[in-house]
Amino acid sequence: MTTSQAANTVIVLDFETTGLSPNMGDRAIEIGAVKIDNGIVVDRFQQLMNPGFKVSSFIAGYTGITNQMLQHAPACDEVMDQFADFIAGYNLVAHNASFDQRFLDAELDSIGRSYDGQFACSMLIARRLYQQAPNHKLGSLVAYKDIDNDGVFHRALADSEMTAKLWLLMLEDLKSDHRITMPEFSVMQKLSRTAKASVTAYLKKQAC
DNA sequence: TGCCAGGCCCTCTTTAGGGCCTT
Repeated sequence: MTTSQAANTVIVLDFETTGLSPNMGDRAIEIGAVKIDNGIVVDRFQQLMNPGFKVSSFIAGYTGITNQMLQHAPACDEVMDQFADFIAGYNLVAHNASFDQRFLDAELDSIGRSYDGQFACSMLIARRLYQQAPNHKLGSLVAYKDIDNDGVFHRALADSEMTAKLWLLMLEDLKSDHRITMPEFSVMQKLSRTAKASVTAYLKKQAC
C-alpha cells in the first residue's frame, strides 16, 4: 500500500456491542466494515466475536445476534487482531463515530494494538447537509435519501454498507454544489468536527 | 430486575441543561 492509495481510501465500519459503554464493561460482538477506494467498495470485513459473557435479551432482539450465534464465534481478541490489520493505514468513517471509536479504542487497547487513521462522522456531516431530514438516525437517512438497501438493520456489515452509501452520496451532493475540493476525507472530517455556526462560512469558502 | 455513557449541538447558554445518536 502506498501513501497515495491510503489517501484515496476510507474504511467505513460499524460495531454491534453488548451495550453502550466499554467503560461499563460492554464488549463488541460483531464488526463489519467496507473499504472504499475512489468511490468503489473494494473489500469487506465481517465477523461475529464472543465477548466472554451472555448478551442481554434486549441486545439479542435489537441486533438479531443471539448467544447461540456467539457460542462458537472466535474471541474478541482474535477478531480485533485481524481487524487491526484490515484498517492499518486507512482513515475511518462511522455513523456516530464517537461510539464506534470508543469500542475500537477499548478493544485494540486490550490486545496492545492501535491504528493510525483518523475518524470522520457521517452523522455529524448529515446533520449539516440534510437539515430537513426528519432525524439523523442511519435508517432514517437511508429512507430520506432513498438509498438502496436490503432491509437489514442493526447488523454490522449491513449498517457499514449503508453508511458507505450515505458517505458517497454526501460527497456527491457536496461536489454537485461545488462546495468541496480534494482531498475529500479532509473536507468531510472538517465538516464532522466544525461547529455548525462556522460551517456555512466554510462551505462558502470552499465554493469560491 | 433494572439500570448504566459520552460527544455534539442547540438554546429559554456560556458558572447549564437537555435532546440526539450509537448498542
